[in-house]
Amino acid sequence: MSKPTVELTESEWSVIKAVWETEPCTAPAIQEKLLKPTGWHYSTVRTLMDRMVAKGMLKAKKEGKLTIYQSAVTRAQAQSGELFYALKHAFNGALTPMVQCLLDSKDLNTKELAELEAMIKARKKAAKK
Amino acid sequence: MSKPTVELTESEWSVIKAVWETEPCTAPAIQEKLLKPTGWHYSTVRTLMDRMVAKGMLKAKKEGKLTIYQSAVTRAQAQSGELFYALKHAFNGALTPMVQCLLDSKDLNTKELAELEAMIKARKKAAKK
DNA sequence: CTAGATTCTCTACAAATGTAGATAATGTCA
DNA sequence: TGACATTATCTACATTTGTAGAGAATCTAG
Repeated sequence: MSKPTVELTESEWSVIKAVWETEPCTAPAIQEKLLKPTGWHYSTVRTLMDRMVAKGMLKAKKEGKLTIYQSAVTRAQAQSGELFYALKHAFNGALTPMVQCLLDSKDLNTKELAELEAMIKARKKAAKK
Repeated sequence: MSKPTVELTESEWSVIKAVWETEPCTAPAIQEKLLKPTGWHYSTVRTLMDRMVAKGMLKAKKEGKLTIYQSAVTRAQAQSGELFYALKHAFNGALTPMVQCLLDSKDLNTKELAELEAMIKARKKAAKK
């Protein structure tokens, strides 16, 4: 029954990443954290966060006058949402072309290639059961 | 000096895929093609296409009273745009975790795994030069 | 208790996106 | 040449996204 695929905008990614690193947390804390990279004002961050609560990406609870936020989706969920979006739209769901595209365009060193290979091997083993 | 990474919305993906399959083509042709899957009316498709021309995703030229469209980005370009968007936002640019996520969440058969392995091997060979 | 600091609430507003109707221009066949 | 059929043009409007200001509420330290 896992939730119906998450889709985040660029700004939402910034916010949720900060939340993951800090939660439970308040909006001022997140805005301070994001100030450097984004320059966003408090109300900007706050609006973003409240909209994300409405969309079920974050959870908020009131504690006295403070609002405490937490993520409602895990990093893994968000990651696969993004990945499957790409897979579905750009590659019509076909995995191997997607990986091929990765291999073609990125500049990989030997170590990374070895890692990838190891991952596949491990995966094969797991599949074999 | 390849173009500054393409980003397509979901609707734009539908349109450009239809264009790739038909180009050069007219807007009515594309709307007909998309009618079944999307239900979009002519003006919807047309608006989308003209906005895509403005954004440099399509090219249009007038031929008599007809407007002939063609893609201005290749499938490969669009694919890597999408992929790198995901890679950058969801995985902070780290390739192996991204592939790991793929392997974890998709249900892969032995054949696909073998293909992936072969791709990596080939890539290693290429790198070695 | 009161002034400053902190946090919240509400409202706003422009740009982008999704969707389409109304109407005009043109082409074409009888 | 006139009536359809095709296409194009323009305008419109709701929703979502990006960004933020103004002012209210509350806390805190003297």
